[in-house]
Amino acid sequence: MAGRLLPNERLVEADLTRRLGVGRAAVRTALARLEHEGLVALEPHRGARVRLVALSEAVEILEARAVLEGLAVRRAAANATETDIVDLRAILAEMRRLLDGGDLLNASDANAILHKRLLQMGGHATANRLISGLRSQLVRFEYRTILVPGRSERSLAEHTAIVDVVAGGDPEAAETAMRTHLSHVADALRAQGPAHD
Amino acid sequence: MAGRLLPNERLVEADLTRRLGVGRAAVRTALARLEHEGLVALEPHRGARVRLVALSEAVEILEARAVLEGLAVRRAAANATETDIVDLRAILAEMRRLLDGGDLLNASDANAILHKRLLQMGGHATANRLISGLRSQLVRFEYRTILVPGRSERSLAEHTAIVDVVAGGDPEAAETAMRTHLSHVADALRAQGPAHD
DNA sequence: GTGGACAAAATTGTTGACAATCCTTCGTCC
DNA sequence: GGACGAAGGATTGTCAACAATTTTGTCCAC
Repeated sequence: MAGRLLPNERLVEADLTRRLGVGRAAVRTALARLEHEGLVALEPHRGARVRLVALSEAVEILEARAVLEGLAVRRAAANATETDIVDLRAILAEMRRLLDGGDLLNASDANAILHKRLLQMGGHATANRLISGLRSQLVRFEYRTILVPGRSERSLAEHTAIVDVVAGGDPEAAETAMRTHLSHVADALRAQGPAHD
Repeated sequence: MAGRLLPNERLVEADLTRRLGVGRAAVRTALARLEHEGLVALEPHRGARVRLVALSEAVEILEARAVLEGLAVRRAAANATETDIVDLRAILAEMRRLLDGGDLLNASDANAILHKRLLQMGGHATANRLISGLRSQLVRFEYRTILVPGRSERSLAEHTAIVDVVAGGDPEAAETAMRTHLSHVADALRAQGPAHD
């Protein structure tokens, strides 16, 4: 996740044991878990390798996230209470402030917080579980789109639109807003990615 | 999956080792995997228990499946070749035949085959992976809806509608058809479930 | 110089034993 | 009679050693 390991780098259990100071069994279960999360490729009798998620795969994952978050935000729109709306607007204001200050990194984090809050409001346990599983595969691309010129402003506009329809209690419109938002993120990734990847 | 284990039954590693004739490490990794698939609850230092997916959870899972299969079938509609369409129609004809013969169980299996074929056509690796993960949690409910009066006929009609729009190459309509179909399955589950659960 | 057979090294898969933790039972005290 | 606490048993978590497998390196024939 920190990007300290190279793509396709071999992960030898004995090495990890030494580097991390834990037993081989622990390393083994961790690798199995990472395999499930799609961050490690695990071949029988041939060991573990760092798995690089390709850009095309990242786009696929974003598509899946789009429909799942659409489902979650649909319920969020139906469940939204007054205090929820206040929270969401506060996050938007914070994003506005960070953007004006040119702090793109923290703005991106606020972004993530907004999404998390919406998922929490939706209370769709299954969707939330699947989404958090997908997110781990996208870490490598997390801060990739913020450098696309004008993307931050459009992103804020899209998030504002989402919050507006959620506040309005319109599930249908909420799902649509979320899906268009994430499809734009995918577009930004596609547009900026190939040069770097 | 065979329903041989009771809900909340404890799964002691030593017992499983004896019953299955494999080492404890194997049992352990299997339990970790089943935990990820949502079939087993795994608490630290307290062991594993059979996890019963409640009806309400099954409905949630169906909702998630609905949006994901919607995504997949959207691409299936875009990719569909002539031979694909022929295959799909053949499966529909088989379902018609089985239904006329009163063979509800095999009709339900044909149902699953149709869905699988559509997913394969879509070629959305991420969506397919997530869906197959969800399916394992629904095995307990798989043959639950076929006994609802009139459900089989309506199900066939819905599947026919899906194949029609996929054949027509209309992604938007394909997604809609799939989502309405699976929401009807959820309705049937809700309607028939509470008495049995 | 290339390809195949064989041996050696490295690495994973598995087994068994030990330590840590939790639950149950029993005894004691209030 | 009930609450508290300690000992015992059962179970999970971890570690080290052994077996199985793959990969690498070497030798030899062509």
